[in-house]
Amino acid sequence: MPELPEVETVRRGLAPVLEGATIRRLQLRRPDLRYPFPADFAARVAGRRVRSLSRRGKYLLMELESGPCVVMHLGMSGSFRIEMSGMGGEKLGRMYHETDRLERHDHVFFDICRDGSESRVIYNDPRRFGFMALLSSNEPDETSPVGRLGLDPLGNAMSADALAQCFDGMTAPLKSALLDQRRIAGLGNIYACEALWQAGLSPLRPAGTICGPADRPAREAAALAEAIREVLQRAIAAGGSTLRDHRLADGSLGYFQHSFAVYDRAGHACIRPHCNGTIERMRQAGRSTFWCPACQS
DNA sequence: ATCATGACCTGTTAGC
DNA sequence: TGCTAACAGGTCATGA
Repeated sequence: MPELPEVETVRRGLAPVLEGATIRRLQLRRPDLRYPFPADFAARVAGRRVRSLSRRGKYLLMELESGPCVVMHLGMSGSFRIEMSGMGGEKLGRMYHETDRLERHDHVFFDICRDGSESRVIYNDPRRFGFMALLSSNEPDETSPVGRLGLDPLGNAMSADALAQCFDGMTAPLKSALLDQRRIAGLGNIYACEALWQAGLSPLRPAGTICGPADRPAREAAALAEAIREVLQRAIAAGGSTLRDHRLADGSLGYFQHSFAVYDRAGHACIRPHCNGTIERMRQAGRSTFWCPACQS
């Protein structure tokens, strides 16, 4: 599911429920996801209040009052849903059983209480590529992946110069460069393809070639920086892209998939005005790249 | 160091 | 209908 816009959509859905809530109990239904859960995970989280839910790249950070920060990554197939305690079972006029609404691949339950009402935030992840970790608040931790994340593509720091600098000297193709979270934090396969199309740049171009030299100043870096920002903002506004299971907190679907220019559109006509090209699919670093060879160079 | 590849795990879909 | 292969939104360890 989740690249930056989907993770941001998840964050916006969970924040009103989690922020200010107390985590009464944390239940793990298996010992690991992609990695083992942290030692004493449940004990270190239970009883604490959530100060904030923020995002860095594709990571969610749940900061606890006088406690550690819970770092969460959704991998390929992770999702959260919120369930109010009580409802279902009471409606049916019988006792509510915990197992009633258990779904396949539910791995973590956060039982929370906020303003006197109880609810449960459930993490579900069929492929288990997601993970959760704890970050002690005192150490910034340059050794963790979160600490090594690159440019925030929506922040002010994301300028043509910054982009040119972080791609300078790279011989790897632009597409791979955009997927490197240590350079830019948040793009995945879909939005990397979309941003390159929007900027009119070939995914095959060695990344370092958009930075100069003198004859071609940072014009292309500026176009790419703008395209990245623009495509991510439009996707967030649409609630992300729903290919299989991404949902907003209220259960509705993201709809940015209807706005794809290239992703999963191989064989279709390029939609750029005055371009007669056809979208193609190729393999780069083991992943599908969709692009228009006619207008991306 | 930089880059490409395969591995991780489950589910869905296209093709025979 | 059933089987198989290929593919999927991400990241990491490996080896060239």
